[in-house]
Amino acid sequence: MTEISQKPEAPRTSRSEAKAERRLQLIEATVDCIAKFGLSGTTMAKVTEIAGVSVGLANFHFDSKDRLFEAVLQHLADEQRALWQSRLQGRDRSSGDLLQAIVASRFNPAICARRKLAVWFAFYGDAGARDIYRRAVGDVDDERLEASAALITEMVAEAGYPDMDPVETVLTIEAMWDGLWLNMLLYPGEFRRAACRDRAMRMIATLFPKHFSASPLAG
Amino acid sequence: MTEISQKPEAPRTSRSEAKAERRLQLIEATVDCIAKFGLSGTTMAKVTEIAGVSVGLANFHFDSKDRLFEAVLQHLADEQRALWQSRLQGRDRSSGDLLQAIVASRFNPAICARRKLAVWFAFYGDAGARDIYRRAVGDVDDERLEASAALITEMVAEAGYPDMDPVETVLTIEAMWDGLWLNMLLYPGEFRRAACRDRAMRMIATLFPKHFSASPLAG
DNA sequence: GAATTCATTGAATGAGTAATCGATGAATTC
DNA sequence: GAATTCATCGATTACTCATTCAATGAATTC
Repeated sequence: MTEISQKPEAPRTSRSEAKAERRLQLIEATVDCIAKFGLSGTTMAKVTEIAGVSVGLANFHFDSKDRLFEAVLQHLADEQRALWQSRLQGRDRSSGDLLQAIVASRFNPAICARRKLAVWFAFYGDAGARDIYRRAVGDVDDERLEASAALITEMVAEAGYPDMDPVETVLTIEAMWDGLWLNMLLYPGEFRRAACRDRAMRMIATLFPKHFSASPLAG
Repeated sequence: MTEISQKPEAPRTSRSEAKAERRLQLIEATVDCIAKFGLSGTTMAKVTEIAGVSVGLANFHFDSKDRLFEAVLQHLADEQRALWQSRLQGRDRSSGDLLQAIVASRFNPAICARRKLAVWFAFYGDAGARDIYRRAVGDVDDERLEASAALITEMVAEAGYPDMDPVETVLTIEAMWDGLWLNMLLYPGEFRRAACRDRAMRMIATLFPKHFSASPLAG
């Protein structure tokens, strides 16, 4: 008993684990910094101050500011994908349920926390940073879009909505989601998460009356 | 003939006219700079280089970088308001026509030119610049929102869409418009202006079948 | 337990940055 | 046409930023 797992495993908090933690800590600090000061106001000095470490350490772990930003986006994108993929498990559920699950994960509290919305739109909005965004995230967007499109194609086939183009519909719905996110970022007081989620669902219910019974855009 | 309009009017390009032109020139240069380099990459040096004037001149006309930014937003907001207000003239037209006119002006080529979209989202996305945005634009957004809401209230009264809340509907539609704008900015190749405008109109036609005959979200 | 690798520090470096201001000449006024 | 106001320039100033690097001590290896 005492001999087992002595050498092969490293100590509980091995160097590599500690390293991963530090990276995460710096990533979180960067998220907070961007949310508070904007992309242009985010400096290595401020990020490291928030994280409570020295400036040198950030460069040690990420080589450069750009790479730190890349890691931030990667982290947020991974988190997002992980959530909606986990919520799409359970193949016994109906297509309507699954679409509802996608909406729910898009408006999940962890995903669209204000500080994270701020990061997304910071990168959307900055011409210089847009490249970083596309490089780091790029196809995660497409992935979710395709999943939704497949689902809607299924729904159209099931209930036969006349003349509805699934891809067109997905693009319109996704645009609405983005717009609601922007509202939450700009006017957090007036646009609350749950209300926006419901708004999104009501629109979908209007588009797919045979799958959802909710009244169309009622208050 | 020769004596008229000698003194009372200043020479054709008076100092004040020239001044206004210079200001406009600097504003346009700033728009281009933000579109090309992002807010964080926009420096007074780059702006004035684009405009072809000295650094000192920009500060002479605008006092500071923040005030220059404020003027840029003010300029874009004025332009936007001027357009949709002019398109809402002609009180003989139906409510449906008027709503369509609002959509058309939102997706007017001059209004949602890429370089201008870039500016809007640059300010949306930057926590520091968001204050400048709210101060400069703020109620232009509300104004348009109220106009749309009034229109939709009218349409609901006319045709009696059961359980439709006008304000809810307006918020959802406006969100969709913002989202389509974001798409045009991020993926200009795939999301063209006219296609997004049509997408927006088709969604509206689906919501108001009694006012518009277009088939719901067809391709 | 000595040698080596690794994580961390913070001062130093050098490349920008916004904003200032005295100088210059053109337009305007009287 | 002299005096004055105005628009313009660009060198200068004082500051901020990302990144580097030698030094330090802890963890790991042998």
